[in-house]
Amino acid sequence: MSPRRRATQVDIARAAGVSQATVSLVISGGHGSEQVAEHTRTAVLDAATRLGYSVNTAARSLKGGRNHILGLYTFESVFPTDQRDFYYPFLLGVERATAEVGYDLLLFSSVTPGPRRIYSDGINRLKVADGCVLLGRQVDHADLAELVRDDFPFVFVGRRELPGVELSYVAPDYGTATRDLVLRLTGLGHRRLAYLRPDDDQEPTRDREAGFRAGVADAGLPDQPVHVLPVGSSPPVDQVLDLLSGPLTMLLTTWRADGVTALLVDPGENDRTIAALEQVAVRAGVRIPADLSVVLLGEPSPPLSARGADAELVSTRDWTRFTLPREGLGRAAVHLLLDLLDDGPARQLTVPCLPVEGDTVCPPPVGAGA
Amino acid sequence: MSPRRRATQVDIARAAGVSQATVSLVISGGHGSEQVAEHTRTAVLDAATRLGYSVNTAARSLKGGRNHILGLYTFESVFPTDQRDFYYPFLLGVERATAEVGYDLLLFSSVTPGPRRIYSDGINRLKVADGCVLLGRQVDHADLAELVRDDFPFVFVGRRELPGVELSYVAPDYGTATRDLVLRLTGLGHRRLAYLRPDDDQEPTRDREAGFRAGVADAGLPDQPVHVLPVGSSPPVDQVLDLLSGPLTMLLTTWRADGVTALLVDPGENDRTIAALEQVAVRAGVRIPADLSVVLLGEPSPPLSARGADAELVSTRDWTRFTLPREGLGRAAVHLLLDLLDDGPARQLTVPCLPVEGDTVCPPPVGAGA
DNA sequence: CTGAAAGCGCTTACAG
DNA sequence: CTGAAAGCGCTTACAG
Repeated sequence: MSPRRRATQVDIARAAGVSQATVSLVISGGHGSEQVAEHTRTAVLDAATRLGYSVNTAARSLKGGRNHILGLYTFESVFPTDQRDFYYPFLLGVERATAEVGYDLLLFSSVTPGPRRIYSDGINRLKVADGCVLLGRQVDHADLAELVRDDFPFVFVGRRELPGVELSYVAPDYGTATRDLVLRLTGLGHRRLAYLRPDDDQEPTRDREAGFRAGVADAGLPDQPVHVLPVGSSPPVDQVLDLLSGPLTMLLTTWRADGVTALLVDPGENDRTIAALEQVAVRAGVRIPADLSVVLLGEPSPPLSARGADAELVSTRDWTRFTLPREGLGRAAVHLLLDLLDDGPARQLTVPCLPVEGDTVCPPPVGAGA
Repeated sequence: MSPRRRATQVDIARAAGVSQATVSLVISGGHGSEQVAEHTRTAVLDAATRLGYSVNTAARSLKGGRNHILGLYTFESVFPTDQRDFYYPFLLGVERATAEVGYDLLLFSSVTPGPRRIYSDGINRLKVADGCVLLGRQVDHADLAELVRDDFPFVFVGRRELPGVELSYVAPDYGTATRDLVLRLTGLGHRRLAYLRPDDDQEPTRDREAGFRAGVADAGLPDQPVHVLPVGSSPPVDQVLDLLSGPLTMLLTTWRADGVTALLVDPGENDRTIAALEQVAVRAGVRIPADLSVVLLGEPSPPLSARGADAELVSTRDWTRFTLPREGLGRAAVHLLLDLLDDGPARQLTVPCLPVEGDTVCPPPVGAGA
């Protein structure tokens, strides 16, 4: 119980009869270590063991050295649990990859009131870590700009753009995944496709639409109609059906008149469009997929939060779709971050999405199409 | 893209026309801050904002200040996933509590070959954190002793003892939970109980047995038989049934002859005893609970890892039992750790276990008992 | 109320 | 191959 000070390199130096600088060379390993005589090395290491030495990482990182800590910052609170469930695969990927490369992981989860900001109180907590993986939708752009200005290494999960700066990120390859689904449909014989997307201007929305156009072109078809749902990405849950059923019913009529046999739906974020579409189709007597093949460009709303008034707007169909490789994205982010730490250039990686077979696609009805 | 150095307190001092020490007083808040003239304060804060200042936490913690980081160290690897599933509730509790108290959480998950040790290379990584929550069974006692010697604040999840030292831990209250189950059984009319425990000398095993004896005494019954299963806590899975069925069959016969109507089983760690007992009982024509009420003092083996040869040794019955408040233990550990950081004394907390109703208990058969 | 100064424990050129 | 020295950015007595 002696309140003995922790041993420092000075203590070791004294015990081993060398200078503190030499101790540092031995302890920190790396290049310097090789230039120390073997017997000196041994003496230092012995003394270190004897004294129960352990580096002070604060001092080390103060000198600009590495901490061997990666950070994970989430712009949205990771709690409560249903959010947590969404983020969990990302975390898992980040955790595993971090452990595999021999780093520890610092979860920046300390709660601050209001929207989460990196630089609260002008304090950038992230810098305890050597670099950081960033996650979340409601990104504070001022924070991001500040991080760039500070030259702090970070990698975003999901495509993010900042004018005039090249950010590093890993993002799902929505474009290719969407194009592949188009080709699957045309391969089944569909010749009239329609495309439905939310009314926002986010990167994922644009990427998917570009994939749709690419697929249509690859299939040798003329341009196909794209419809923007005249509703924001995330209307209040209890109003979604009211807001959507009118437009969707109208669209369904239009498509039928146009001979459309297949539909691709970009679900947007946290969206209930696909559930609403399912209900509207039932009412309109449109069978999926017999009359209309439907493909979902992402995940349906999670059934987890299905309760109360919301429960009716959860789809239980097994949509033909693709899913995000969330764990893979987390892993890829870590590896990209490591490159950055080794002074690699800023890079943008895409990771393939995973196709899900589902049962909402079949050949077009006989006699349909051009 | 100017490689501008991050602003330091010196820069602020220059900009605000004060000394760096004054900047420190203002920035670090606390007592000092109040003794600085209001206009000086303002000037410093303005300059700090203008320069985009953020404290260097490494420097701060080098001076012995707090990092506002708590660590979580697991002696066993948290991966692969089935282990992860076991530990997940602990992690969740630790994470939530840590976030709630305004700290960040450092997961010490960096992989080292061999059994996990804190002091690999004589380096104690834990000290980046202000304090640490420790988790896991295969504890390295040398590590623990070293931590104590270093006066590093830590809290164990689960009862741990180190000769001559008072460790801090939070542990499930096995004793009370077991006693309560005894009283439940005697309340139903049982008068002859038997107790079955694994052949180890661990704290949880002793705590439960003590709870059994206490319950028996509280119920006003004479001492009841305790049987030690002549098999280690975790025999190889493919041999468990062979090893257990003989002894269990014999015990079953003994109990029947003795008029035992209720059995309490300490499942030990990662144990398959309860599943083996279920099978043996079926073969011996003993119905649970009609002939014999059975209470499980903990969790049955997780059905998650049920595959191959192992599958037959997973019980699917809804045993009357108690479960560990894993999230609660994690939370309690964090709060205890915080007390320690505020120079609180080492403490040992127990957290109640949660009773699970189950359906393996009923009144004794008519005509049975003394 | 503010400043000068020491020092936390390390790493890293730079001499020798 | 080893040592002396500077300095990373802070906090904290201690003077004034």
